[in-house]
Amino acid sequence: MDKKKLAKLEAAGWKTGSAQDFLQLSDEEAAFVESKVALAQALKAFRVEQDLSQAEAAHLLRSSQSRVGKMEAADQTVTVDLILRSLFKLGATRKDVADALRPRRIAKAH
Amino acid sequence: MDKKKLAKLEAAGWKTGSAQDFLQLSDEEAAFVESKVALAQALKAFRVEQDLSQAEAAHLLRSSQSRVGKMEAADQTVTVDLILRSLFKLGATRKDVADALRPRRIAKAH
DNA sequence: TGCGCGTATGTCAGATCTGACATAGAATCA
DNA sequence: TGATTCTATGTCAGATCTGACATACGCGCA
Repeated sequence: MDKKKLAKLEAAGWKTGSAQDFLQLSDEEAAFVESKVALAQALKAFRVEQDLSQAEAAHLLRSSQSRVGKMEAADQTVTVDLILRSLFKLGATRKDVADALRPRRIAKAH
Repeated sequence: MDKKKLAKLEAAGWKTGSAQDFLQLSDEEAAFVESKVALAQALKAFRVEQDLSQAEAAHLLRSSQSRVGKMEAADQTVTVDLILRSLFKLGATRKDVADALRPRRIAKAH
């Protein structure tokens, strides 16, 4: 499995635990990727909340549909800077961002 | 005044309100810069807490003293990605990062 | 004063990211 | 089925960032 696919898997709903379970990822890299994915998901949530397509959001962000898609997928070729700026442009507040980053409790195994 | 100096001013203790008071900065740019400055300050706090010089921290981060200095100054040539990764490498958790980002209440004018 | 230590800042070659484009996949509708 | 809409993904030229280096600044100490 390719390390580069991690973000995609995570975003696709592979929330069974954390990134490290699949790959040998250092603690700090895992924390970074998880943070990025959390922000990417928040971005998608903000966009969907406002009933925008990726193309429409791209117009607002002065970017392109493909880049918005990559942001939401937490693609390797996208920086946290871009995701953060986009969140704020879509109306997110610092509190929203902080909340998105705060680690969520994992559901206890039954 | 140069827009590029903003982060530096902020980091240097110009906390009298927000960035927008000085410059015409869009809401979203202001939020972004303030977030970056907050992370930069957190990074410095983590380093100082561990009694490290910028050069020592740079060694741990596999970077250079000058870049660490720029990170802490929230310099324009430094990305949030780099600051975030550095925070995690110095032992910060996602919660630490979320807390650093959460906007602090401004002290009420007497 | 000069020395040592830590920090700040300008510069640059090589690395990485960005918007844009092209194209493919998936879902809905008639 | 084809048409439409939305999303996913590969590529690339130009823009931006990175580590490293050089150098300057500030401060305490002998």
